[in-house]
Amino acid sequence: MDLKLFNTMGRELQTFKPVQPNKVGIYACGPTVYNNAHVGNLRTFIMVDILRRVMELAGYEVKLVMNITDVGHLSSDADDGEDKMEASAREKKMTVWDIAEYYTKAFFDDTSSLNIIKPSVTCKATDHIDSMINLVKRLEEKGFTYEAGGNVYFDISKFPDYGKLAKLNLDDLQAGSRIVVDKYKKNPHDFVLWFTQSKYENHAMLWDSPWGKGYPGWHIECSAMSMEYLGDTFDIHCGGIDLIPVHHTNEIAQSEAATGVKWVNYWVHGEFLVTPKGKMSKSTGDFMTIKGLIEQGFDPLDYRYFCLTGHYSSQLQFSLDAMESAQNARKSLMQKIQTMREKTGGFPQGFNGDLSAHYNSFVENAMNNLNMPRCLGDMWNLIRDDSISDEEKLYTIKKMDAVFGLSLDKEPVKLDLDGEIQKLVDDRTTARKNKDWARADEIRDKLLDMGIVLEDTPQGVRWKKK
RNA sequence: GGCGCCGUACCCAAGUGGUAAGGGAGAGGUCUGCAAAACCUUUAUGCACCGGUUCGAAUCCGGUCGGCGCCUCCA
Repeated sequence: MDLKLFNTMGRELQTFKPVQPNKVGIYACGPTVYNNAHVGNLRTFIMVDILRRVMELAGYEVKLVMNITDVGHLSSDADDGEDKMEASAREKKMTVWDIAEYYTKAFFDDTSSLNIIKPSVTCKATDHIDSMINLVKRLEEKGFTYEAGGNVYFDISKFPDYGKLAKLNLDDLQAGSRIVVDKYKKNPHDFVLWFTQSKYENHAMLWDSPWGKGYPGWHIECSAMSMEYLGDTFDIHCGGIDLIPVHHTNEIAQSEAATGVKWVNYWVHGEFLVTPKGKMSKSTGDFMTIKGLIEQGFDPLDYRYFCLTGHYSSQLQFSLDAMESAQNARKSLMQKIQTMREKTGGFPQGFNGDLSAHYNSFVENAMNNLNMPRCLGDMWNLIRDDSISDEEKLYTIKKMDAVFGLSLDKEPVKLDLDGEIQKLVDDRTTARKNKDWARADEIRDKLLDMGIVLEDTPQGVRWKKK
């Protein structure tokens, strides 16, 4: 079956054709590690994770490369503002290097709590400065650059297709409508490849280069590292939708100018997580983190489930109500699975015969531009279908979960009831046998206060944490 | 000013020409000593509004209203 993806380049649904048979190379723009990621950032990484899992479902061997932006990026324009990482470091009295490491770890803690599979290659920008310098040199040799005011700029007038991805119409853009244009630029859309001039003093991250001591421009790391690990032309580049007009546009220009060949075949962009006030962002203070969700009583996987209920290419409305709805749905899902595995003795190792139409529909929907909301619907329809045995359901669910990544086969946490609680449960069972309902209900209420919920099933009493 | 997206039930959300997936919440019921859980049933003659194209439109076209994003680093 063909896998179809919406390619931002061309803005249409296209059948995926790999550069190399049965293999797929994916580059994902990773985090800038100067702060905790918020759940909006994380939505994009869940999307990338779904993409790689669907690729695996389709039988491809996946090589996923993700960068860690640990070189400080400016908080505003080139001639203004300070390094985000330095600002953060000063606040926390740590060196920039410490803080990068700290937030890199925090990022991977978040992603692993969301069941996001680690990329095949994770590359730090600061480990690849030489590659970036070499790339800038190549651009310089080919005449795509100029030096001004101490910095090396990319000259977009030398690259005819500039802005194609974003469908930019350079004449109509109000350059500088919100910021002051760098006076050294020949064209407002030219961008810096290498900085030696920085407005702020004592920049902590500096490297020697042919143009002087300095640091790389914002976009060069992704071009340098993606080509280093995936080759001059690779299959898929993904990231958030906000990266289209500037970051990815500039990456394409510098990459293709350097190699002279097409750089990326498919561009996949994830839409924003939004709140009633607009997009979730750190700068407005209107954001939520994984830690925050946990404090609100959610499991990170509730958030993953929530993300799967919306299509990656559409904005998704974040709210605590929506989170609660996802939490309830996931709880109920786990409960149904638990009931089935208790009845059948667990997930079967294999299954003889063809799987139901629900599974076929699931695969079709996954292959159709990663339509997870539909896939989730397929799973619910499967669970509800009386004509299918519990064994087949469990087997199918496990296969589906390879894409969902919801740990649906996870054993529920067995509570170690301490002696006192166990005694209460036993007392209640005795009371019920003697039809002493008042006593039984009294014990049930007491346990509820202790956070233990009881369920009476034909197989006996079952308990779980509230 | 330019580019782009969106408006589907109480809430979240699929569906982009063939007669409205799924989940949550609510309601009714079965079961149960009662609860809980589970299971069943139920909730949009209509998809912002007004026109048009079509045998047929939530889906295509034009317009109106409303919301949002980008043009600055941003997932």
